[in-house]
Amino acid sequence: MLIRTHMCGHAREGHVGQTVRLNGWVNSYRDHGRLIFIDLRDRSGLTQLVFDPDDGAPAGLMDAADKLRNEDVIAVEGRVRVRVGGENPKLATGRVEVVVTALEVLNKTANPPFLPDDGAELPNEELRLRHRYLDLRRPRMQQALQTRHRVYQVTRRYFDAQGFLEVETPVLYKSTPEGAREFLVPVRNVPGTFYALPQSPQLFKQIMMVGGADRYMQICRCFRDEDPRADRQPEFTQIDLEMSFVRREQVMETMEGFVRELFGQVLGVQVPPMLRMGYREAMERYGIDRPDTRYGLEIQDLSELAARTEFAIFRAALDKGKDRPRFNSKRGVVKALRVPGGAERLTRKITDGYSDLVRGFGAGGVAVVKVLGGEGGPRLDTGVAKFLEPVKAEFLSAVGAEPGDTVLFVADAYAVATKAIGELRQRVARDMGLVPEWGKAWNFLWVVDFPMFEKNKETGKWVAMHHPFTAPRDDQRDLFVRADLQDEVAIESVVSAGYDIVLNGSEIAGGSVRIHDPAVQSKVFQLLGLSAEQAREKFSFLLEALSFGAPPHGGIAFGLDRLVMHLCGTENIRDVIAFPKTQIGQDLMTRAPSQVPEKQLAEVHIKSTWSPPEGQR
RNA sequence: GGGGCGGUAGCUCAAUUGGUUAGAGUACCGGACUGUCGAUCCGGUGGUUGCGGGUUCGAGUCCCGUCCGCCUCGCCA
Repeated sequence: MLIRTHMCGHAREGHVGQTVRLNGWVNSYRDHGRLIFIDLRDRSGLTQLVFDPDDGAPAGLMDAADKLRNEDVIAVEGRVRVRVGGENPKLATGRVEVVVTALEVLNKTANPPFLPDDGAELPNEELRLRHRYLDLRRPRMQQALQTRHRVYQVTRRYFDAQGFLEVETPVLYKSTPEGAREFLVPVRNVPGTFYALPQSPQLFKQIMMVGGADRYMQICRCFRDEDPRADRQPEFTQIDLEMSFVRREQVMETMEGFVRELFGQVLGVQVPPMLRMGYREAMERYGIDRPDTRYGLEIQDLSELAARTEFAIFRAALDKGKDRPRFNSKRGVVKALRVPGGAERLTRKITDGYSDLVRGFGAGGVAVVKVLGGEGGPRLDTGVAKFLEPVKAEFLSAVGAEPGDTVLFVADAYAVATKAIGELRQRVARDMGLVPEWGKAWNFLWVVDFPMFEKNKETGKWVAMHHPFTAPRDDQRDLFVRADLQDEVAIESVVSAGYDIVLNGSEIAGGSVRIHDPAVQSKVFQLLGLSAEQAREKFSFLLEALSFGAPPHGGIAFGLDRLVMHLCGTENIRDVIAFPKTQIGQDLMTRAPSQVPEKQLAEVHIKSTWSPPEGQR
């Protein structure tokens, strides 16, 4: 075999006159009969090969070159020269070409179902996933793989320099059925028992702190058996971190440094000091705990004003949870969104769509009013205009509305109205073209001061907003320890020592200072409805560990896949995972998951209850 | 589990109100061609319209079911 001397993408004028050997795939061929051009591709790029009988190519070589097709794998030897036919500015190697004197066909290809060409329209994703090896040859996929590789390297280097220890934790783990649904692994040696795959190595990393590791780092696979989304897969990768002898500040500083290093190294982007925003402020201004601050369009609370209108829907909403304090999830509110220039762009059809959108989040609909210009100053038009007319001046100044604006309202209990209008805000931003394109804005944000607990809507039980090992914020500890577990309002108001990093409206990391005090941990379990026995049964190892001298500790986990998505400018997580899964968790290339023989099931003491539905094979 | 969009040649798509033999580009095969770079020109092969059922004189098109892909709600401590 003609072993290569260079990579295809590296040929430059400096190589002119040299004899080189290249290996790669035929990216395209242009056959002029007595003259043949081949673009040869490897991971590094393309080089043009020329087969010319007047320039060292005997008839046998021309015949062989004549048979080359896209995606054949070849090795060539030849001489580098300045291009005779003029430069191709589209290629990095476009000033030179290789005049081939020897060709070895290493592997003919079957006719590929599609060509790995970024310029062409991509085939449907099903086909790309089935023939992933072809899709991965596309330059864009190669770039994504390289970016991901860079992330691994920068991560290890940064945290190594910061004194973190890379530790592997078990993938065969214990089932702890709170939180996400788990993947189970039946066990051969202990009949009737199962491992679970970890949703995250949370408890191991805490125990590493008790074990004196001081600072822990792992790039680890996590598993959650939940339905995927564009930015979510059932198996995904976290950069998992934990630090001892710290409070919130030290963790945040270290992690901010990492983000700065990462974006600097990979994209050359300077990350300014990150803004911090409390959870409540985020919910008030943006209606979501991961605000996209690349555009304004802030939400306003018009409850007081709305209470003075005769609009029945507002009144009904404001009657909800009247006795509850402000910001309580069940207290009725009226939220408004001023859309500059919306009067013209947001047609009736579009605003009707907004009502459908918010109904999906449990709200009744969107009330609309347009602000129009006129001789006698601004006037209100359409929708709820007549109800607002009596408080018009106050309304206009409260929301800062100007002629040409549309104001959208959502009225409901605080939790419902806030979520609905937060989602609406993002939709409106897209519709109004307010979202900057990729690379134009990098809005990093710490979101802090989350509530410790929230009520599960279905079961009515308290659940930990982050996870049950998150500590209360330092100034909240005594309040929490003394709080009456029956006092809903008090429990809902306890603030945690958690923190998330949000980038352009997407959560890229989340963490917290942990509970290192067994008394606090027990109270959390109690509140979550875990009896002392249950807690001991599930987490005895943790409670025990905490009782043997646990240092104060805290950490965070970055969603590595999402980080790479941001760094690559894609909205599809499958673009940054070499072998991703579909919406029902299949790998279309290997056809996993698959059935297994009865014998194999018997070995692990499993019997399947599944059988094909009636009428199917 | 719910909602939406999609599935027609290897691939990307088209096909009028349900109406003749389901077309085009590309890939592939054959031929021509000495400077292309999405080469060009000529010719050709290629179809279970995802699958199953139904309505109809007639179904790619309408109806029912089902599978698969994508987006999304729920879910994701």
